[in-house]
This record gives sequence, structure tokens and C-alpha cells, in this order.
Amino acid sequence: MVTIKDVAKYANVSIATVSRALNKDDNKVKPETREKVLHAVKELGFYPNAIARSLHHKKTKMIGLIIQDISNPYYPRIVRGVEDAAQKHGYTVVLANVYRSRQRTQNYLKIFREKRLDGVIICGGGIVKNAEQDNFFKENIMSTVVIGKPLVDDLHSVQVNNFLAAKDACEYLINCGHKKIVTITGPKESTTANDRLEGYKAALMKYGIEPKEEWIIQGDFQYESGYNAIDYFPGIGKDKITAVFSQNDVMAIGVIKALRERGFEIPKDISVIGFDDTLFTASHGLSSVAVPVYDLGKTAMTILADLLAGNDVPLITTLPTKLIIRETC
Amino acid sequence: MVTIKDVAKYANVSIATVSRALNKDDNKVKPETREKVLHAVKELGFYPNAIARSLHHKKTKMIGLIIQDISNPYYPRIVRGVEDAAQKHGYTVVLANVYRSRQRTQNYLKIFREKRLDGVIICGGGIVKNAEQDNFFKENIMSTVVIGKPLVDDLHSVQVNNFLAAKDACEYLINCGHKKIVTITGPKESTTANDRLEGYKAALMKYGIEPKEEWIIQGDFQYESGYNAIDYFPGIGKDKITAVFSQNDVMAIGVIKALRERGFEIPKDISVIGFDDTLFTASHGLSSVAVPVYDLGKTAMTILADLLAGNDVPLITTLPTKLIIRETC
DNA sequence: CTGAAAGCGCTTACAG
DNA sequence: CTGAAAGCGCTTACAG
Repeated sequence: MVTIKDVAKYANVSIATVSRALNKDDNKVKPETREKVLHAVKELGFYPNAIARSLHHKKTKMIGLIIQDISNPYYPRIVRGVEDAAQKHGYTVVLANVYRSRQRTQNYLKIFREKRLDGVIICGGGIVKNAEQDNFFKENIMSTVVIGKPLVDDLHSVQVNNFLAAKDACEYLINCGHKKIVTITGPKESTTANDRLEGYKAALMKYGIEPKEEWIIQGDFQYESGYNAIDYFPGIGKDKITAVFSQNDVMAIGVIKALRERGFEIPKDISVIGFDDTLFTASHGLSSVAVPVYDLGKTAMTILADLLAGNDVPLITTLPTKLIIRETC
Repeated sequence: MVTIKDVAKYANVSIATVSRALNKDDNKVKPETREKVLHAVKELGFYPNAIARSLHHKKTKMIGLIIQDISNPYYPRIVRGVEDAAQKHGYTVVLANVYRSRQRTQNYLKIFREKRLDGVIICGGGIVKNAEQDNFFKENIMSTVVIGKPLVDDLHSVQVNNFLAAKDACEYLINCGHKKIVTITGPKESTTANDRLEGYKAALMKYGIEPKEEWIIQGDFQYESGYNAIDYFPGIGKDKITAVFSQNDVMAIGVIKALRERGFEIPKDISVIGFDDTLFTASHGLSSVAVPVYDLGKTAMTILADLLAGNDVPLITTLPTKLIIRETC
């Protein structure tokens, strides 16, 4: 591997000069000298060692991105948003799927710290309150931006108002004449799921409908839990249940599949509304609450870059959602 | 940031000793001394600087993963496979979406080189033959594994036999009685798409059917191109077209949507078969050729780790596909 | 078993 | 405008 020394020798200058010639902003080097250096660089195929540079600058120009599971269609666009913005600001992203495991999260946080990443973006329920992680963030070892609700105070975040969005969606159903509405929830630890659940309840209450225990069906944001939810429905039909508010799309697609297999027509027999509006909801004709996932990612990265540049950034940034009505309700 | 020096001072030993105590494999350090060091480490919250370590070892324990577009459902599981295997082998992955852009690919390759990543996995059509990239691989600057068909010789790869898989799928259609089959292709530069196209042709020819020009509809692996493909169909019905072989699922879901909107029933009026068997094909009841994407990723990373460990690895590893018949044909 | 020293490949204050 | 030198935070051969 060719080093700065080789270039210096080849160009007949000191390594200090090579360094200066390469860091453009520094115009304290004679044009001819720079030419010589640039020529040597090309000739030898020199690629400056970013590791050595990092050691000096104490910056790696890399950030970590912690997500729960890239194969959940909610995440890819977030990743894209983060990466596009990262690229724009000169950062490179290290990806970490933690599958909601505290262990894996901790492990990656440790690796990120050792590798001296400049910052980290944490997506969703990763940050379970817990001594060691708490320390990690409290000590402010790494600039951090959370996508979603941070469980640790003082962390910057970009969010969506899940409570209101869920409430709106459910109110829409109620205004369509539905009075008995089931909801399929996300995992218990998820604050996102929790907010959506509260929004559901609030909508019902607003219209004087008492949300029954049996209407709240525990899901986990996975397809199967939507598909199986039907087994827990307290019956389907005018006097039973006429609509389902699925707290994400994947589960909504699951219920729809199960519903159709049992001969129910949608929305004739029962309405379904999802959440997230991820890829393919359109092809399923699924009504859903659109979450601007790409922008969540992009904004999070932009905020992180700002933070790293020493700029002031508001603690919470909220992005708007949008109810999209298609064919399932 | 606390350094090895601080730990040494705190523990009253030299930094060499701290280093030795921390690199467990080195048992040339007295147990009591190690205790002292470990205590200091905990007390001070010391996290060894991997950057400094890398500078010495000339290894970063990071690999780059170049994919075309994470929001295409084909990729997330590959990424997962790569990351899981990477984690197992002690590597961390840097993600790069290049959107089939040669420019972006080149740019990332440069960054990877400067950051001294240990290796790189390239997914799909990224490697367009081209002087500079050619050099990159020829000079063997970074260990490389390609998922798909490498356009540069001598590169390790893990693949699937797209030709055979496509041929099998089309033969299946023919054996079901179809004689007039349309195919929707991927982008022209994609070798994957090309192999699938050849497989399609071969199947038809084998049964004495001459594949007509008009049966081959140019797509680009995106939903829209599937949805719009119908406009180029030479008519639908017994004497026109009775089946479509879509070269990926996303486009298949697009055609199905378009077909249904125009009142056609599937598979009664027309059969559809996709390729890849990515997420949600099941919920659409789409028949498809299952590509073991997770395993492609996992295997690629395993091979890369082997390469980096100096082991011998066969140049090409081929993984099996599987035709999965569901409701659309 | 432990320490002093050299080295990894850069950058930058300090002289000149 | 340019060079010699110190320093970033580690690891490891070399002595002892």
C-alpha cells in the first residue's frame, strides 16, 4: 500500500508538503509544487489513509444507524433517507440490525464507541431504559438522534405524532359509521405502538364509545400476528365488529389475507385501515396512515450533521403524517 | 476521552502492560496486574480506540456492502444475511446504496479504499466494466465477493442459476398448456435480467415455440414498469397471450394490479409468475421463483471472511432456487 | 512478567 | 512557501 512517504520521495518534497498539497483548503503551497505532488499521487495510485487521518482529527466521518430489522418494510426507506443525507454531508453509514434485542443494541453501541463513530441514529424502540445505555447517552459520548420517542431525556429526536395520527384514522372510521372497531397492536415495549393504541382509545371515547378489552388484540408488527389476529376477533358483522385498525401495514395485509380466506369481503363486510403506508400498500389497495419515512431518515441525519457541526438544533422535530384512503375502508 | 495512558497511570503500570492485559490471548501478564488494569479500565470507563489499533494492524474489521437500492424488497434480506454473518465473524458493515449509478459506485469504492475497509461485497449490476473500477479489482486492493455475476474475471462470487430457474418456470407454464407467454424484463445492463430472458427463450424454443419480439417487454425491475407493461401486451386471451413471466416480483405485482383493474381474472384469464419470492409475494398469492436471498448474503460474507482469513475458497458458489406455485398460475 | 521505544500514516504548530 | 518534529492512541519486538 503506497503511503504519503512514497509520494514525498517520488515528488522530492517532504511529507508535510504532500499533506498540504492534498488538503486543498490550504493554499500555502506553491502551484508548481502542488502539481508535482498531484502527479506523484496519480502516478503511484495513492489513496490517503483515512484511518491515520482520523487518529489525528478525532473524527471518523462515519455514523452508526441502529434499526430493528431491515427486512421490515418500514425501515429501508429510512435507511435510504439517512444514507442520502449522510452522503451529502460527507458521512458514511454503518448499519446495525438489532432485532429489538437489548443485548445486540448494547453490543453495537460498544463497537460504535470503540470505532469512534462520530454519531449515531437510533431508530425506534431500541433504547430501552437501562443503566449502561443510559450512561452511554448521559455521558454524551456520541452525538445521538433518535427516530421516534427517546426513552432517555435530552436526546434529539425526529418524530411523528402517532397519537394524533391514530386518533384521526379511527375518527375517520367512526365517521364512516363504524362503532365496533378492533385494533391490532404492536409489541408492548414499543412506544410507537403505545401511542397508536392511545390514539385509538381517544377517538372512541370522544364519540362516547367505550373501548372493550376484547377489541384490543396484541400483535407484534409482524405479518403473522396480523394473519392470526382474526382468531381473537369477537365475531364479524353488524352487531360484532365492522372495522379493524391495524397499527401497521404488514399486520393489516395479514388480516386482509385471513379475512378473504374466510370469505369476507373488504370493505363490504369489514373495513381495514393500516399504518405506515410502506411499499406495496398501494398494490393492496390498503388505506393507511402515511408516515414520511424517507424524510424521517433524512431529517435525522441532517440534524445529526448539524449537531456534529456544533449548530443548535431544536430538541424535537415533528413531521406530519397523512391519512390515505384507498379501497379497504 | 480516556486513553490507554490514563489507564496506565491509574493502574500504576506502563501502557504496554495495559495493552497486554486487555488483549486476552496474551497471557504473559501476572494475574494481579491484570486485575489492577481491569479495575482501572472499569473505573475510568475506558474504551480502546479501534482507530489506533487499526492503524497498527492494518485491519479495520469493517467491510463495505454495495447494493443498488435498499428500498427494493430484494435487498433487505441480503443485507440481513450479510450482517448476521459479519457479526459472527467480528466484522461491521458499511452500507452503500448506489442506485445503479456508476458514479456513486466509484465514489463509494474510493471512500472504502481510503477508509481501509478490509473487504467489499458487491450486489448485482454494480460492476460495470470500466477502466478505473477494473483497476480497483485487478490490483486486488480489497478482497471482493460479488453476489451475482461478476463482470470482472477472477472475482469470487455467489450466484443463483438465473438461466435455469427462468427456464424451469417457463417450462412449467408451458406444461400447464400456455403457448403464448409474455415476459417483462429487467434493465438492459443487468446480467441477471439477461440470464432470465435467455432462460425464457430457451424454454419456449425447447417446445418449438418461437419467442416473438412483441412478447418481450422491457421493464426495469420497478413496480411501475410492471403496472404499465400491460399497455404493450399484444392482447389478452386464448389466441393472444395467456401467461406472463415477470422477471421479478415487484413488476409481477404491478401487472396483476393493472390486469385486475381492467377486469381480468387471475389465473382464469391469464397466469402470472414472478421471480425472487421476496416479502409479500405470499400475501399476494403470487407464484414465483424463490431466490435464497438471505443465504446469498450470508454466504457472500462467509466467503469474504474466509478470504480475509487467507483460506482457499472456490471462485463460484451456486445456491439453489425453487419454483413456488401459489394462486396466480 | 514488565517497561522503554519504535512504528503505524497522517496533520499541523513551529521555525526558517 | 517548505521541512523537521511532535503527536494522535495503540501494539509489539527487544531488553532486562
